[in-house]
Amino acid sequence: MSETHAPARGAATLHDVAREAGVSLATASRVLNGSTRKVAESYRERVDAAAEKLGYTANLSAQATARGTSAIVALLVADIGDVSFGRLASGVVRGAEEAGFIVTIADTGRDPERELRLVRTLRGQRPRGLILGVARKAGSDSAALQNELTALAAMGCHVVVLGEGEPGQRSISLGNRGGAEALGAELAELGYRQAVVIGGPEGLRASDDRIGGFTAGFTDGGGTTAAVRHGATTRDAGYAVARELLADGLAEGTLIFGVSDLVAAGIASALRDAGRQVGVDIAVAGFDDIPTCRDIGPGLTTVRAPFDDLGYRALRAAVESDWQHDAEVPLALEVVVRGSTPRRDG
Amino acid sequence: MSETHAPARGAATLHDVAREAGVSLATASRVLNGSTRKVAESYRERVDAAAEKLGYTANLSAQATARGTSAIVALLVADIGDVSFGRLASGVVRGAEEAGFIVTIADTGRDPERELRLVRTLRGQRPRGLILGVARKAGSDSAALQNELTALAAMGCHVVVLGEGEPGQRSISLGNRGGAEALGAELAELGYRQAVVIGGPEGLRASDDRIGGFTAGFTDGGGTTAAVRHGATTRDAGYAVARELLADGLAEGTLIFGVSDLVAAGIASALRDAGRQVGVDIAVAGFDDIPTCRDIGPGLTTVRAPFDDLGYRALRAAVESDWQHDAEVPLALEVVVRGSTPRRDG
DNA sequence: TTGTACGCGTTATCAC
DNA sequence: GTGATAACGCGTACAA
Repeated sequence: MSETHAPARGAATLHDVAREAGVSLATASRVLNGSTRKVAESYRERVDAAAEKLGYTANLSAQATARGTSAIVALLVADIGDVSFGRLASGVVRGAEEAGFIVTIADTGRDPERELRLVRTLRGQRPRGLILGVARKAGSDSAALQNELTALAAMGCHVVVLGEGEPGQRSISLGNRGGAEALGAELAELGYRQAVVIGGPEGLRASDDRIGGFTAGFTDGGGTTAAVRHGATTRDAGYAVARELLADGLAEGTLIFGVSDLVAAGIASALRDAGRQVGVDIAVAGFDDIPTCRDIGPGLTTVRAPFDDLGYRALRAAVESDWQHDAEVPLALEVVVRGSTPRRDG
Repeated sequence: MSETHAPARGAATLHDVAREAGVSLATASRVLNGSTRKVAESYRERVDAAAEKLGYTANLSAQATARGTSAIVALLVADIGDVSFGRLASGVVRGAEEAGFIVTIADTGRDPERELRLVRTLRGQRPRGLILGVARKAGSDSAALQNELTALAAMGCHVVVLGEGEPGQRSISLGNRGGAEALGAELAELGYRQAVVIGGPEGLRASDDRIGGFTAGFTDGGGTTAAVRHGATTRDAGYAVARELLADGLAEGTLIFGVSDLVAAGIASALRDAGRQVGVDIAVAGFDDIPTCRDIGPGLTTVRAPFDDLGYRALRAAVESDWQHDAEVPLALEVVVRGSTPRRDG
């Protein structure tokens, strides 16, 4: 038997494997990790056996320092507890596994200050890519953040921002505007003529795009958007604003569009609590197609937003060495009509 | 002025900073990264200035190799797209930021084979902790996985499993059983006497615990659990099984408990589609308290499960050097009664 | 094809 | 207090 050289503590190192197999460090490295160089079959077997026996797994940190580049993609999101971001992360992680990358995740809690701090921290990982899934407000990108991002880019990190990016930046967008436009058009076609929109805070890109798209589609179809209210993008905000709307008086047959399903869910509850019937009395539509859409009221009409696909693509964009925006085909958003917006006669 | 030694490409290194500040590597290291050693104020200032000027950020990989230990916690979940796991991740990430750790995430897709592969991969990171948020089936832990875990533990990685762990393992559980028991008791108190349970696949710990807890609490309160049906833990499964139940005939005043809110949401829709009225005709209760609970039917009675707290605690358990199970106080699960289970007279 | 030796960026142990 | 210098675990010219 071979001598006792079991790694007293800690994991087996490449050195251990080489010794156990009776080969040089270099040879062991070549067989265990991808190298173009060839190594004799007999050696290969011995090394593999030794690695297996010792339970060797390459130390990724050491590999990263040696190679000068890591197999890490950092994901920064506004709120990982949010369903949509969860699905986004799901797509990112799926892509990462395929591509052999590791995903690190951080959460800004929608706080720009924290975002900046986190991006700084992330730089330490020397990630190959950074996916910025943060709710962006128009023109709110601080210079400091931009500096960080260009610094990141300078060290070879592919920064991909979700939504519209600056020119020259890798970016990929969900298609909020187009999806909402299709929704507006469809609802106009269904016979709705009066709509009210409950959106997120003014300036929030995703919200603004959805509002703009919906209004365009609905107007083109012959409808009129009577009002746009701004609030938080939450269920409670939807509920609260809807109650205000009801207090102000809301004509029967009016359609309320909430910029997200969560908002729409709040709206539906507000209507119900006020004794109005969703769908027959007042119509409601949302955006996202969260899992419980079918179970809200008579079923919530919405737009299916493929956040997982978005995440998957973002990862590809973060990982590929060359990437061109133009090659991207738009994601497929699908209008899903349910009971909350039945066809209107008339 | 100092010479031109701008790092041609890539990030500034500690070496660069030291040279720019005109001090030694060691000194630069001491001021920039935590060291107990003191360094003169004048030097400290110069180093800080140089670091700032060069935009220095420590290379974490290099730090990890040098220190022999990383500041990484790996999170392995069954499905990050699931709301509950999203909230879990949220808590983990929050704790990690506090503790100065980085979180890497991977997704098993509920596939044991993939789980094993991923744990192997994760070993490469030499993480300080590993959080296993995977849906566990009783007795399904393969020997191979156990081996991996002990290997991990041997290299100093704190493995913390969510749910009931093996003795000697760090584990922390949500309290499914207790929560469900409280729910059962509360519903019995509200006057319900007949219940049917729609659970997940047989053997799934979380599901079994909830079923067992509910039955115990309900029975103790004077109720009877007429039947337990097993299926997937999904909305569609809830819907399908509920339809079967209806086809078989369901007495008015019966209560249906779905082991998760998603299942319960499906149940509620099945009832509605069959012309039954949730709450007045048949009662429904769930578990988790997902965001749209209030907007499903007349509001879904459920148990608020603090997944984010669970995640936060899991991170603490993964990070702390010594940790004892006994010190953990149970998480606070709260029964939330809503319209889907009004008080029954009689 | 195989092995030697140096470098990656950082920490830590020593002398000074 | 400060600065050389040897690790850390691994990749990879380069030489053999």
